[in-house]
Amino acid sequence: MLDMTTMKLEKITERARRYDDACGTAHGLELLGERWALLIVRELMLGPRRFGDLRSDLRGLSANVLTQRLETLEAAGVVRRRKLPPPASVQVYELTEWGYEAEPVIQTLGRWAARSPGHDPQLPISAVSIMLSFRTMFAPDRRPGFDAIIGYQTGDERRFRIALSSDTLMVRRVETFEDADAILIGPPQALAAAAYGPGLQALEEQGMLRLQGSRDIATRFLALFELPPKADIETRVPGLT
Amino acid sequence: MLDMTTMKLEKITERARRYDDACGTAHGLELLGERWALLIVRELMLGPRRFGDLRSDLRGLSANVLTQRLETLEAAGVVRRRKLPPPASVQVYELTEWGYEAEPVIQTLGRWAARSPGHDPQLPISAVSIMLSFRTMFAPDRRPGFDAIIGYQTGDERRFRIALSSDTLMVRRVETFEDADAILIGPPQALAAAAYGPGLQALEEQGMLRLQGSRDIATRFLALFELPPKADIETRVPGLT
DNA sequence: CGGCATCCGGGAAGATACTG
DNA sequence: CAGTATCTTCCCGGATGCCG
Repeated sequence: MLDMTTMKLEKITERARRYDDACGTAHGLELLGERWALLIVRELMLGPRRFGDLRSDLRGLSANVLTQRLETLEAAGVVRRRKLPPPASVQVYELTEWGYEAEPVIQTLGRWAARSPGHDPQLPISAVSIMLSFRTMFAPDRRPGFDAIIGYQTGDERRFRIALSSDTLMVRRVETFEDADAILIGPPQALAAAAYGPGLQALEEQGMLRLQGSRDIATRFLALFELPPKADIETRVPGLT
Repeated sequence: MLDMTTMKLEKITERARRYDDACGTAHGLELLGERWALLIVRELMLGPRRFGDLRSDLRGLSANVLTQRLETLEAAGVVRRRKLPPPASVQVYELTEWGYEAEPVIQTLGRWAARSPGHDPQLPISAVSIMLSFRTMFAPDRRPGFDAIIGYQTGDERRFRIALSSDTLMVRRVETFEDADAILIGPPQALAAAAYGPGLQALEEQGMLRLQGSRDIATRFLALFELPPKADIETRVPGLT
């Protein structure tokens, strides 16, 4: 207790194990390669979150590990902690500008791994994950050809607004839906199943997902997304030494 | 020895710690997120390598960890082990087709991390790393506007051929240089310094790098690459909740 | 309750030595 | 050269408790 300063210094000096490699990838692994680190960044990708939010979003992540990751990420300049002004006066964690630029890392890894034979899309998923997966999977050929605002509301009252135009998809958190053409309400896993699995109607019938507004817009929106085909592991690559 | 089967089964059953998360990114971390795994994939990215090659390319990686990573990567379908036909009869490790598709993961992470204030490009680097960094950094605006074949030879007789045209850059390992306009010879770190640091002339004067063939081509080639600017960590992102 | 420290058990990483 | 065996160290994850 008396020796607060020394303790802090030890913490900061205590650097992650290095790879001793000039390659940018190796340095990236020093920054984001520790267990949970990249997933914490993922959860911050759509705006600031509180300590407890992160804990509940990332099941299996214990408090002490979260504390340590946030310290490391902050020291690296990826995350910043901020105190919201009164009366909220809560502390939140947010990405720095450079931290937000890590989204392509998350997307590229996710797109590649979705082709893994071992990938199970049935597992639980966070709201941010699906929103990011929409961003990730939007790029492909099948462009909407229509404009729309879709709302998504989780069980615990978090709301996301997806603005769709003929060639862009923008996602952000909102407090209220103002202009949504269609609103989907339900746990993230249900939305995932509606987009990538059994489809909207099946999920509604199971009582997992609720729709407000245009069914046509919602259906056409959900049809935009598709998981990439599984990789064929047997094929050998020709022509490489 | 008698119980080979049981041992194999244990090995395969022994699964990496999971995240229990349907997000593709989380699954990607289960596949490539363990320490050293992605760097092993990187070293295989330009063709098969032997166990000992990998050990010497990745300083600090011990044999038992390498063994275990290769097993895990093989079980995941990222890596395949192959016995070269006699008289070579050596065992090599190579990526599966899907494994080769992980290159964007390496590139994206590397490009992002190169902007880190903590990134030190002076550290040792492997030959494959630089070749991949050329591929990674080629995309930007400054297109060559000329065609050329550049050769690179490491200290230990490994040779890479870089084919440059007005809008593509192709790298592959070769046994001999047949048609190179310019050949650079020296340790990987020297080539890195020539491209991203002090430049060709300085490295030649230090006796670290040797040039054969067209100096003009070599100079123009090396001028194509540049590290991205460091990130500004202080700036706050506006407009996010 | 949010944030953080401490203690502990299990397991992964690292170094070294050893074997075919 | 290609791994295996063993030992030590340290990280991860869970539980608990302190303090604002």
